[in-house]
Amino acid sequence: MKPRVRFAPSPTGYLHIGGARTALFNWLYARRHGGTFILRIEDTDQERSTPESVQAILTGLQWLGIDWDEGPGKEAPYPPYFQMKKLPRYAEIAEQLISEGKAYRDYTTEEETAKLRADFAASKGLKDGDDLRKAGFKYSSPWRDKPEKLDRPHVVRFKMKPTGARIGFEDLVHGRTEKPDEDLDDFVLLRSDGIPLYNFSCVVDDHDMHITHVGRGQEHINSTYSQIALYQALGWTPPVFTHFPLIMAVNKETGNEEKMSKRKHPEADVMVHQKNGILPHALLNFVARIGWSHGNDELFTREQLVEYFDLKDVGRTNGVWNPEKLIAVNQHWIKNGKPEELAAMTVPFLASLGVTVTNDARLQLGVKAFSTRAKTLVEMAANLKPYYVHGATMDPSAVTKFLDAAGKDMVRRARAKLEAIAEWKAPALDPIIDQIAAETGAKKGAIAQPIRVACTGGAFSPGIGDTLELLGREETFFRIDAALA
RNA sequence: GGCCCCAUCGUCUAGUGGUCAGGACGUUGGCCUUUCAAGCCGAUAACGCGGGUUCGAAUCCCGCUGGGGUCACCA
Repeated sequence: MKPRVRFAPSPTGYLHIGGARTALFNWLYARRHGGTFILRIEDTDQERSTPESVQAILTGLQWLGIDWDEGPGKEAPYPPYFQMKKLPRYAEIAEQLISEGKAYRDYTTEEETAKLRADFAASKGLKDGDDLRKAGFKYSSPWRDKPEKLDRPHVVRFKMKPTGARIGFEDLVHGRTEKPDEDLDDFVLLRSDGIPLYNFSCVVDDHDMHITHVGRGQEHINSTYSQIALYQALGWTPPVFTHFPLIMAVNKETGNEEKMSKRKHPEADVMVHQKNGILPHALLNFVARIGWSHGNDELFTREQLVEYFDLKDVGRTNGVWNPEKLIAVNQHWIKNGKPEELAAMTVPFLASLGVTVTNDARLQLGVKAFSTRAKTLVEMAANLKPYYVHGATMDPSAVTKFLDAAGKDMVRRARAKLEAIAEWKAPALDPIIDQIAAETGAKKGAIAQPIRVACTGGAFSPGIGDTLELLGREETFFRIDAALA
């Protein structure tokens, strides 16, 4: 049977790095096995869900190249893919559970619940900031065994019936995972406004959508037990679960490692990496390696990722976000990328620097020349900009060091030779250094550096041939003459 | 605090009873060189602790310690 997997984000903000990796692992698994990747929007949190967030998530996935077979824009064959659009379905299942005595209506108001907590706190002599959970507070509804149907607001709770046995599941990476079913409580299925809660809608949807494998972060292990209880009550076969290790980040305030969060870690936002000039594939490659491995391999093309990925190779230990390594991976893919693709991605970065360019041969020469000199597209654009403006900005210390009398003499010699160059291409331009070296006996550095400074204003640039070709004949002479003047 | 998950270099990881414990990032020494990069060669650094099982444990079991997660009318 072909696997059917899903990514089910809640649209309460931008696409998170952890979410992106969850999506990636599921997507890879589907692609690897010829299965189906489903995108489902869990928008039942009315407080925090926004249409903008839905769009942000779609945009993020698209930027990463993670496409879905079913979901927003492709609402078949098990619609809808937005949970708020299938409220009647959840109500139907809830009703069924109530009629079977597996769930009950709880008319306790939020005020009453608050009072219960307050009374408990008082009886334990707790202070204001104390955590009731640590003191052992456990909610027990007075309505659990009262089947009356009142015309009053109520939540629907699942009726846990502990047997003293252990409840659990076979996790693909953790193996048998279980706990005593007495530890489970009567969790809420439907809020008083009829909107379902995660543990409920998730189970209903995974069942309705024929999901075969659920892969999600380890923070969901504890909710999985409750979901298993639901599957049992409903008589449904649960999917195969896989819980991925978490992506951690260092909390700069405390110095501790903790689950990467939107609030404390700006890099948790997938799109800030786009802004920072990270290639989408580099981010994918890097993120895939947190919690997953394929022997000693580090660098993967998209095709290799699909070819090699398997859930059984997912690890168990949490991984810490390592920005230096992301940069290294990014640098690798810039270095090994196709010039036309890199150029296309660089255009907007140049635009934001006020440089309007098209993806032409010249730009491609430029990104190629700087591909070993830029770690990000931001650096790439910054490196390229000076070649697209008229005249060079001179670095005083470089001028002092290389454009002295001897240096200028070298530049004059170069200028003379340049005059004779018919085809303004790097292979034709580069040899002038050797020629001048042969004529003067000077070291190449003493020749190339003055030329470099005259043409770029600074002491760093690609090889002289590439540099001059990039500049163009006219601009080269303009800058040389300006430097010699 | 209850429960759950986890434990190899600073970080990401390979390892599945017998390896000099390997790779990558980082740091670092050198080579190359037309600057800066890149590239190449080398160095650096780990099996948390204590018990078992075994001829033999990073690998299996138990305990401890440590880290993380989770305990909502959030997901």
